[in-house]
Amino acid sequence: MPSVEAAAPLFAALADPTRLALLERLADGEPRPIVVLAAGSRLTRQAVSKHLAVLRGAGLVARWPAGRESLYALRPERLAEARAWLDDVAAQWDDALARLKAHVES
Amino acid sequence: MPSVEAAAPLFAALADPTRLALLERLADGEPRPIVVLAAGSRLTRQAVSKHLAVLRGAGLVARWPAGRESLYALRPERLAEARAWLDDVAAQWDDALARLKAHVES
DNA sequence: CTGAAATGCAACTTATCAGTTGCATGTCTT
DNA sequence: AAGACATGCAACTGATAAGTTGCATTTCAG
Repeated sequence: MPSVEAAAPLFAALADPTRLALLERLADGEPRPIVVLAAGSRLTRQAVSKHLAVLRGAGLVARWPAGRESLYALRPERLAEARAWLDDVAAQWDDALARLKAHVES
Repeated sequence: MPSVEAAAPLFAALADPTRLALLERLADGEPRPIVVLAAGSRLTRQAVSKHLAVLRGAGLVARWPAGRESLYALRPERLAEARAWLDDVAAQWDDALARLKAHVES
């Protein structure tokens, strides 16, 4: 079970529409330079760069220095941690429902 | 597939350790008044109240006015939406891996 | 070798959020 | 009816985040 302290920064990194869009675009596994990623957004290249830095800080994205450009790629392991936290709470909820049902039927 | 615009506010509500702890405590399905929830936290009752308001705004929690107190209870439907977004990105990633594998083996 | 391209770093502004305090309102108890 | 209890609302402060602009650095191309 991922702890609250570990999960909160992860969700914080996911709490921005621009960053979610970046992750969706990187979900095909193709590493991309900042210019390409910034072309899709209506923000400045520097703004996109800062968002990528946040994602990298959360471990959701990896940076690949390649010549004069930096390639960014998705890192799904951390994504799985966020899923694990949600699954855990949902499981507790399901257990509670099952216990309630058992109690009602007894 | 949950849209980015819908998922981001959800993750924003989940981006705070205090709020995650509140959700974990409510995961047993038992509705609780603010005083009880504030007793577990080291914060003021009003701070907890504001966090609950945020969770309610995100649809993650429901309020049950009961006499002079307000009971708060988990609402797992919205939790499922956050899970759906993560699952979607993860699925895209898995597809990308499968395509890569197929390409390598061809 | 000179210029253009891609990025990184720093400073600054603006907006938003977490947390507090103080006060008002409604409700239960005796 | 009176006091205690649970909550809500509003105003304020301090911290953090998003976005911009400007400049420096490194690398590719002719």
